[in-house]
Amino acid sequence: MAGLREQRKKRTRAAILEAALHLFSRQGYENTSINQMAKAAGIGKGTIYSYFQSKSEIFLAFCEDQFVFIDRELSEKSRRGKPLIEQLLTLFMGEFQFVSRNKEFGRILMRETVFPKELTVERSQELDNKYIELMVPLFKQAQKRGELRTDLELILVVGHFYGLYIMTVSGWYMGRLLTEEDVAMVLESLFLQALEGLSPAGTKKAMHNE
Amino acid sequence: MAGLREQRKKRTRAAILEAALHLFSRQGYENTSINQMAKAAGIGKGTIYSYFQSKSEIFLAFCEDQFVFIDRELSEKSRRGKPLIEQLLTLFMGEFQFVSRNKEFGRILMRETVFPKELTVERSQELDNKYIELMVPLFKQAQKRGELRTDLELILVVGHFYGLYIMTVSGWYMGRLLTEEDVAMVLESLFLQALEGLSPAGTKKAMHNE
DNA sequence: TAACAAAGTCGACTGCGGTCAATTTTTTTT
DNA sequence: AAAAAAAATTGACCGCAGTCGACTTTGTTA
Repeated sequence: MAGLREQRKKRTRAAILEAALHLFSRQGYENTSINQMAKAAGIGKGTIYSYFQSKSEIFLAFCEDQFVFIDRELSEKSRRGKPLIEQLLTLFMGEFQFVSRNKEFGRILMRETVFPKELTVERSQELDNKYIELMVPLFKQAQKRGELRTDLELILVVGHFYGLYIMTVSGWYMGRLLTEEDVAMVLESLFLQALEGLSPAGTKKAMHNE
Repeated sequence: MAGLREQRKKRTRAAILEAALHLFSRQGYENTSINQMAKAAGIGKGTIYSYFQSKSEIFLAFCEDQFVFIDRELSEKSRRGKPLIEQLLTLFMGEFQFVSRNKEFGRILMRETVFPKELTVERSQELDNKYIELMVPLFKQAQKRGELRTDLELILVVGHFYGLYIMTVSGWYMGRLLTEEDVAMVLESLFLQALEGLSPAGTKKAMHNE
């Protein structure tokens, strides 16, 4: 009895997400109106706005779930001592598959997480933090194996690879990369560039070290 | 007489852009309605849509102009034999200043150019191409000076640095980077990482070369 | 220059996301 | 159990972006 209210709220929230998931996957995000979702969830339009701040938030809500799930799963799978670059490719390509499964979904997700509005900044930061938590261990292991410099701020390393991932996804949205293979190839090339360095061999930390 | 129609169209188009520029800078993008712009330009609402496909297109139209202008100017200024990294920082920080001058403008621009909708893909590609044209010469010169590997596809190098730039701008929108100095510092760190490589010294092309 | 075609213009209209004052439902107090 | 307070729900309502068929202007043909 303590949480009668709470329980109802949870059920309503779940009902909204379920209705949304159903409608989104049947007719896409843009073609689904808040009213439709409300009707499908058996509630009034206004009620939705006491559970979510905006339409895109509804979408992001289960995007994030699925996203984090994928990441967890992939990172488990790729944890066993493979080279860093393979681990990263597995991780990011898994994510890309989720994005590319529905271009429209993915675009909103990427736009909202990479360039968030003030309203959704917090949400995006949360997602971002999960990312960092996820990747930092990978990098630490790679450092132990001698695959990664130890004099770097790991958060910048995360940013580096994530930036290259965003760039690649952008290339896909721009129509420069058409197939999943294209994306995988470019991503790998960029990652290799990052690891090997863009300046000619020997130019680099030699300056500092020798 | 041949181009009476054409002339009028040009004037109307210019009038729309002028009205838009005025209204946008006075009350922001979101708070300016198509109707307002139409009124200010002395034409009907529907007419606007025979000149531009959507509201955001109007915005992008003069964004691009200004953008390319800035880039041209900056690349001139930074062309004189400075190290590659300085040239790149000058270029991207100039661009960031344009973006950060109005956060809201910038967000739309970034969203639309990095993750374009089918409708605006062409426009984004054009902008992208101008970018490439702009940066490739910088890289070629850097290669001559021995600052950049010569075994790379330059378009991937452009992508690499642009990806890092996007990542940094994202950090600003996410509230992780607060001042222009923060942005400049992170951008420089990432660029250095890219040039020096993330793997430990010697690991890199040594494998191939030695 | 009269008749016709083509290009350009228009604003009433549609459906949307989001708001809010009024109302209903639940919890707390007496 | 009644009254009062708090929380949750609602749909009419707002201003908006974008559409469309009716209309006007320009160019062409005979």
